[in-house]
Amino acid sequence: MQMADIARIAGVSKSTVSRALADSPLVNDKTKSLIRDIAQQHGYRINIAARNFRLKESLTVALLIPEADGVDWTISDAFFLEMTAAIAEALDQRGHALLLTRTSPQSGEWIEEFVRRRHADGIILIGQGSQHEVIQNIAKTFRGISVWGEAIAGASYPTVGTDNFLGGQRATEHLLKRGCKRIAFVGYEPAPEIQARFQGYLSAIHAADIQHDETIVFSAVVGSSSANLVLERIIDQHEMIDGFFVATDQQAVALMTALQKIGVDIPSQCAIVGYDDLPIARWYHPALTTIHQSRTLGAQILVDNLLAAIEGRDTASVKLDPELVVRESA
Amino acid sequence: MQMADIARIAGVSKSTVSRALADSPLVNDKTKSLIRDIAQQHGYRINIAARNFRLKESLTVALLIPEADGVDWTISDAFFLEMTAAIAEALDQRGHALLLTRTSPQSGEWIEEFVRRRHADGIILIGQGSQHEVIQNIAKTFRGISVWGEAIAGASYPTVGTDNFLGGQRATEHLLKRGCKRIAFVGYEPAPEIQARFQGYLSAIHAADIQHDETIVFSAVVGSSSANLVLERIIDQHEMIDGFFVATDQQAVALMTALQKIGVDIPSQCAIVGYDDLPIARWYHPALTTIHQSRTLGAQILVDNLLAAIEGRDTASVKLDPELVVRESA
DNA sequence: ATGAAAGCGCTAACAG
DNA sequence: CTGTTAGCGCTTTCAT
Repeated sequence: MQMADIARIAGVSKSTVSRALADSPLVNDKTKSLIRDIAQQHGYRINIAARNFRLKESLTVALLIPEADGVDWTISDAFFLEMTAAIAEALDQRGHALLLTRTSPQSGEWIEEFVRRRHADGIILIGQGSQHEVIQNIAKTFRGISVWGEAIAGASYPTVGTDNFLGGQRATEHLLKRGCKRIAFVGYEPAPEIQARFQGYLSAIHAADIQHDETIVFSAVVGSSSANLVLERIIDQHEMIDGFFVATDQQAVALMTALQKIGVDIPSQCAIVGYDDLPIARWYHPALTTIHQSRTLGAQILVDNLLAAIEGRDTASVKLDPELVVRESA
Repeated sequence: MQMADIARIAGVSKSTVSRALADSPLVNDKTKSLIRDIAQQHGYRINIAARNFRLKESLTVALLIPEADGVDWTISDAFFLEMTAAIAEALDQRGHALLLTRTSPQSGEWIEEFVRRRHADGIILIGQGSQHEVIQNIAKTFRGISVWGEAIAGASYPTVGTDNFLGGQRATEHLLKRGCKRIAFVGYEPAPEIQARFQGYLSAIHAADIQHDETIVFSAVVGSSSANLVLERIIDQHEMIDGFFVATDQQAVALMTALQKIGVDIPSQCAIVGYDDLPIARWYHPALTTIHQSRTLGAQILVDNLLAAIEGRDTASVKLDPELVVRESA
């Protein structure tokens, strides 16, 4: 069953059917509803592949998943997964579909694959990782890019994310206000968004006239083998620490568990603040005080930016307000 | 830049280029490498949309996400998310992409959308939910369906999943072995996979000569508003319960937190066994004893089954072994 | 307001 | 082994 069939049945031409189904004003209302009824009755569905081919568009957006290389984000990262869900929903509301694809970020060719092959109209990245240069380069010739992450000055692609500096600052200030004197930072600072959170931490520490102590800054990668080593180092030194700002909830929870296992009480002996506000933060015992990142709103903007970029409209990088959610852990 | 251009540059015909790029044995090796070099140099990428259109295939598989209706699974379900990641990976290894799409399961038209529109070559469902009949019906005319869930007798579509009955049995037996006398069940039994776990629970209870007590069977839906009510009911009655078999880790963790908040010690006062073995199960304090479902293996089989079905090869429903992972909670 | 015809970029008979 | 040719199912000028 295809357009020609419907056309024959309706006694009109393919063109008219095409127009009627696309709700073109060129078609008489009566003809239009006649055609639609027939299409309906016969269960006709337009062939999307043919349409996409003809129109050179796919109504599909690719979410690129950096391959796990021990340093960048991976798909098993809880925040990534949550964000993916929100994006799928936002795209769906706008009639687009989400293509999940793994790529090797190091190659630099990853995006071109999609652009040139026209497999997707645009691309969404979660966290630019260490790939800012590459993305920047590609953004010069391809506009269909939208990134969740840290707004980097001079970037030629739009980003959406919480204000990571401010978030780090607020988290640390909260710890300070609670009376913590020796606050450790845990997080993988090479990633731009984490680096910004770290800078926020530093700024709060300094504002409180506390000397920055490098020995209680722990660089940790979620899920990597080095993470356990870092955890051990932290356990060794935990007695000289009374507060932790951990750059992601996932790491915060892992840390809390490790501390609880050696009998440290949270928050009385050690206060903890995370970042992301994953569902687990609310469920964990004690519930985790953290910085909320609105995934729903973020996804909406991410998608709106992308669709605007594809259509050549203006886009704007936005920094969402990082909201401190006070629970039990600090 | 398209095939015709490469053909002109190489001084051959489009067909030869097409064949060379597809590695057809019909083409002379020298011509083949000449063409490939030229394509490479000019950064030529084949137009996937045109290819898919012509071939009537998309190398894309849709993962249908039942819309949240308060009863079925939703995309925010942690196991769903984990499974999605595993499937994306398995598909990628086989050169296919994953399309994430939301649908209203109640409509019954959801699958047809994809089949007829040829947006995807096949469909993967996670949990048949209450839609067995619908799926069954569609499977009669469309073979590209693969389901993660409970194997239903007489189903004409392949399913993959752990042996839920056995899993429920093992979980309950473990509780029994620990000395629990009053074991409650928590889970949404209308879903076939949960129902099977429930049956396994019943079977273990009966084998231990314990009378089944309906008042300690709690029907709960993750994330729904009724979940909190159920939790309250459980809290009210917790003193008469010394063990819980909770049908999903996510619910188990929520339950543990609720119990911990009112000062119940796990596992001394109350033992808990979950199902799924989500990452959180290992991290939580106390670490959750649970039934492991191999997502990686499951995803592989799910995808292999689907690809086999699409190509008309044989498929087989498989029940994976539900492995009891003993941790601290029981 | 409708139709005829061209063509998107590719693959696959069919013919050499 | 390689080229010629004919579409895949749709949208869109350009006519009428």
